[in-house]
Order: sequence, then structure tokens, then C-alpha cells
Amino acid sequence: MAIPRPTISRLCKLYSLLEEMNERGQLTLSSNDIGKRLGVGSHNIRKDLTYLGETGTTGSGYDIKTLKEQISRCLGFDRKRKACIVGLDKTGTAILSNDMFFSKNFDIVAGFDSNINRLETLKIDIPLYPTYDIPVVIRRERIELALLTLSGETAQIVTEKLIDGGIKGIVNFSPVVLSSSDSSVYISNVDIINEFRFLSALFTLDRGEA
Amino acid sequence: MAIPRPTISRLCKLYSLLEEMNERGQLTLSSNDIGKRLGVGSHNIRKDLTYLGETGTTGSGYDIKTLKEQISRCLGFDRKRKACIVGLDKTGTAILSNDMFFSKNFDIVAGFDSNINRLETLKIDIPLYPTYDIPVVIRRERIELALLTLSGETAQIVTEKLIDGGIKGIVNFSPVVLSSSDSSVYISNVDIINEFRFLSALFTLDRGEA
DNA sequence: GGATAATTGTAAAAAAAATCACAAAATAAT
DNA sequence: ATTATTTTGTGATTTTTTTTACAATTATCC
Repeated sequence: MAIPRPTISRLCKLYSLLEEMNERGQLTLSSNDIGKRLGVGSHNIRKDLTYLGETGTTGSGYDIKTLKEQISRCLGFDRKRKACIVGLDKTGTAILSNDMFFSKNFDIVAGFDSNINRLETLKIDIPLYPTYDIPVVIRRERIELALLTLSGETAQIVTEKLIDGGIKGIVNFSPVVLSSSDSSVYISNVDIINEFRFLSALFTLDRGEA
Repeated sequence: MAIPRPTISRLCKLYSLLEEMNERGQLTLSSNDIGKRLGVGSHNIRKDLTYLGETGTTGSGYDIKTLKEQISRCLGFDRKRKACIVGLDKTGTAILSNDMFFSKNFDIVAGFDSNINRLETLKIDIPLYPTYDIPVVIRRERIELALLTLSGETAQIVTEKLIDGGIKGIVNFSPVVLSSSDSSVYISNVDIINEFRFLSALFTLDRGEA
């Protein structure tokens, strides 16, 4: 039985929540607690969890560690994945310095930038390459994911190179809406202006839900 | 007739696309073109556009400028909105320097950080305040949107302060999943690790669509 | 100017997702 | 030990969203 996309999305968020609660030393969580924290109904959560096979314990809820492992195995979070970053301007390097990719099972093994001079001055501990090397490096290193932090103009060209190299997923932080020329490559567009607009639209058309 | 949430989301993306095409000097777009660029079916686009009232011209598609204005008016993009940023570390300042908020009708009128010393050394041309001033400033300046670029620990506390001040929408870049204690406040969680995981899940469970 | 092609708008059908309702099971309380 | 409470799992129902199908309209080509 195929897992619906909205369910996948919620399970990802739930996974983050479980990590957080686990670090805080909590042991169990009920569908009610989860629903409240994630802003959805408890039925919805229980239904989502049926896609994982049997899980909870009636009366006392879900065991955090067990559930975490089940989601991990089911959605493939248990495997380390190689990723790269394209565009090493301020935003790119800032993200690189902050995020704990490695500890979350993502390994940034390459950085790309079209500005060759910049590559030399950066003090970053990952191998850096010029953009035209993208297809070769992606293929050689078997990189699965890419993070795009560059200005809109070059985004589509870079995307083609990434797809050419056999990338599997792209998180696009550039302000253009990218679409995949290859339907087996998934793209997630993250644009702050777009997020602001979406929120504006929601409270402009004010609809009563969360 | 209430506009469905997925439709709102697509209309926001479409709006970005229209801006892009308009800048390139293009005049019209067909539902087919739009669908391809956005990775959805043309029917879906036409259906979405019915929520705006009559729009396209049979035979030649949609006039980009007209459509842009219609979406703008309908979703409230025609009004300038005040926003603030909370957390002025590397990521925060990087976003602030890159993004063209003002030209897209968002006006960043305040920055907040808990580190008072940092506030003094930053050379940013927006007024800066310590975090405890959030509720007062939000209320006084009538700020509608907030961008959260801070580490997970403080995110929930800051969120409460923002809600307390009467914020309407929050874009959360911190690694914790925030949920709103007030259902009239909309929150959009944007976390790179989460995006990576979502994409991993998609290609792990490989489902055939875009 | 008539034929052909492109394109929209929408009613109806289908598919997908969320919600409900409640029995069954485990826990906690007395 | 018995009762009350909590909480899960799931079939049925409802709601929402997408897709289909096609008539109607406009543009384009010869």
C-alpha cells in the first residue's frame, strides 16, 4: 500500500519531533500529544502510523525510540546519504556552518561555485569544484542530494547539470521555481519571499484553521 | 467560495513564475506552459484560476500582466507588509543581505537578537532590538510577519513572544517544528534537514510521479 | 474567408485524504 | 480484583482535491 504524500510529509516532521523528545529524555508520546505539537488531529496521526505496521501500545501511547526507528527504516533515514552544495556565497556558507548535516545522516562531500577565485579564498573543509565539474563529480561520488543556494539566473542551468550527473533530489533556495525535466528527480522549492506570500495569502483570505 | 489551500500554494508559485516571465518580456502564457513549468497538469491550473474569476482568452492563453494583478489583488500581494527578523547570526544576516524583500512588497522594519553585544557590532540598516522587546515592538510597528533564524532552543519562547505581540505569520528556519498556540497565527516550518529527509523518503519509496 | 489548430472553462466523475465513531486493549486508581 | 480512564487501530463516511471530457471560443494558416 503506497504511502500518501501528505503522510510522508507529516512523518518527516514527526521524526524531528521524536528526535527532540528523545533528547529531552521523554519515553512515550500519545497520538494526542503528537497531534497537538504538529497541529493536526490525533486521528490523522494514528492513520499515518498504520502505514508503518503495528506500533503503539493501547493505553500508553507510542514508544519514542521504537517509533523513531520504524519511521527511520521505512523512509530510509537509517542510511547515510551524500549531498553537495551549489553556490558558496554568504547564504551557502552560512548554512554550511550552522547545520549539523553529518550528525543527521547527511554528508556534504562537495561544494560548487562558478567563481573560481572564491573557491580559493574560502576556508571550508569540503572539496570545492567549479560548476562545470558538477556532472562528473556527482557521478563519481554518487551524490544523491543537492542544496542550491545561488541567484536565480543560473539555477536552471545548474539544475540540468545536476540531473545530468544523476542527482536524486534538489532543495532549491534560489528565487526561481524549478521544475524537473526528469520526473524521477524530486525538487523542493524553498523561497522566503514565497513563504511570506503564502502566509500573507492565508491570513488575508482568513480561514479559521491552524 | 473558499480557495483550497493547495490552490493558494500553486497560485503563489505561479505568481513568482509570472514575475519572472514578465521581466523577460513575455506577454502571454497558456495553462499548458504553466503546468509544465510548475510540474502539474494544465487542468489543475485552469481549475485553480477559476477561483480568480474570469481570466484567460480562449485560443491564446493568459495575459501575464493581467493575471499577475488578479492574483496580487486576490491574495493580498498588492499591499506592502511589515516584517521582522529574529536571530542575527550568520544565516540571518546572510538572508538579510541577499533577499530583495522591499522590492517584493515586504519591508523588514526590525531585527531582534538576544545577544546585545552583537546588536552593537552589526552594520545593518534596520533598527535592532533585544529579544525581550519583541512584543512591544511588534505591536507598536504593526509588524505582520516574522522570520526566525535561530537555534532550536529559543525558538518556542520567541514564538510565544511574537504571538503575544500580535504577529500574523511566522517563517521558521530553526530546526524545531513549531506549532501555533493561537490558531489565527500561521507558521511555516522550513528546515533543510527536513527537506533532505522528505526528498530521501520520496526517492526511497520511489513513486513514479514528479 | 473557411478550415484547422490551440486553448479556455466547467460540469461530472474519480481519486485521495481527512474525519468520525467505536470496539478492543492496556493502564491506573480504589 | 474491579472499575474507571486512557489510548490505539480501523472500517465506514465525509470532505476535499484532482482528473476527465468536451463544448465553446479565439487565433492562425492557406
